[in-house]
Amino acid sequence: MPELPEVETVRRGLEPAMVGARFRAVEQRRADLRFPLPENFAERLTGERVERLERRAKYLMAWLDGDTVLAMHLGMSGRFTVVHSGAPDRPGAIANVPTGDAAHDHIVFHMSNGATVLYNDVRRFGYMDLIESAQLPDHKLFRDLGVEPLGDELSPEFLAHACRAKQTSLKAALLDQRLIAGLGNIYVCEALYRAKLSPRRGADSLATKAGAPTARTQRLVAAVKDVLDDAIEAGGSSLRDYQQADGSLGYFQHSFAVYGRAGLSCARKSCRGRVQRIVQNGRSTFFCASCQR
DNA sequence: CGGCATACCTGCAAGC
DNA sequence: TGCTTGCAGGTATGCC
Repeated sequence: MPELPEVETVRRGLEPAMVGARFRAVEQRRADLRFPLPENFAERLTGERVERLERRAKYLMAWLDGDTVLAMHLGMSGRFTVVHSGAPDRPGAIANVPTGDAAHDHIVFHMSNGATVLYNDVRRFGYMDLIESAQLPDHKLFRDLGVEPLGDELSPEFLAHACRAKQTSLKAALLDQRLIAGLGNIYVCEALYRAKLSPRRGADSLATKAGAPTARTQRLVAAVKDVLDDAIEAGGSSLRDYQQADGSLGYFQHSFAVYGRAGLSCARKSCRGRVQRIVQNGRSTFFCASCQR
């Protein structure tokens, strides 16, 4: 499930277990996830202290003392679970319950503060690497990433300019990590719905008018930010409950306006349309053709 | 180069 | 019930 809001929710959940602590031991139960893990992965992590845990696009970035970054991507099915809290005496501390799916617990971090962090990934589309911070700008996976959607860089001016000559749909343009980094299939559908824009519209229809971004473009940028903000807020409020329950950090079932709702009536009271599912670039798109133009 | 299909891997639900 | 098929929110890769 992880798109930007879920990754941000996981980041916040992992922070108390990892930041400030050292890797006391690291269990690496297989040689690869999506890619081979780096040579001596466990050995290189052991003894390192986590300075801070950041998010870039859909990546979690643990900055280590030695100027190295542990980059983690959850792929499609990656999950973190904190089994032992780093702060067991705190009210509402994380319960000590395993995931129940040990077969896919591929990586285990044993932290110096007593926290144990499991990385579970059924499909193994996830990814971890150790990158020297100086190499980060040139790293294959990071050098082409576009702007953070929640930052000031994503403005109507930016989006209009980035899309001005695009020969593809608005849907595909918003999913392109080289333009905006962190949106995935769900939130692109949801943002287009909020902005009342058809996913089939050409991306170049966001072009500026007389040098200024159109109202349509402003609406879309606002919708992108709003939908992500709302999902993060919902994730944050669910996180506390989730941690108390079983330590899972992740995602809970958000309620979506269009995603996964093919055949149901449009959520807009003023609209009598139905949500439909189409396929664009091999991915499902959900939208209401009557209010999304 | 841009745009697109394909592949990676496993589990699950739907359909026959 | 059991088997097959299609589908899944990720991105790297290669082809045109």
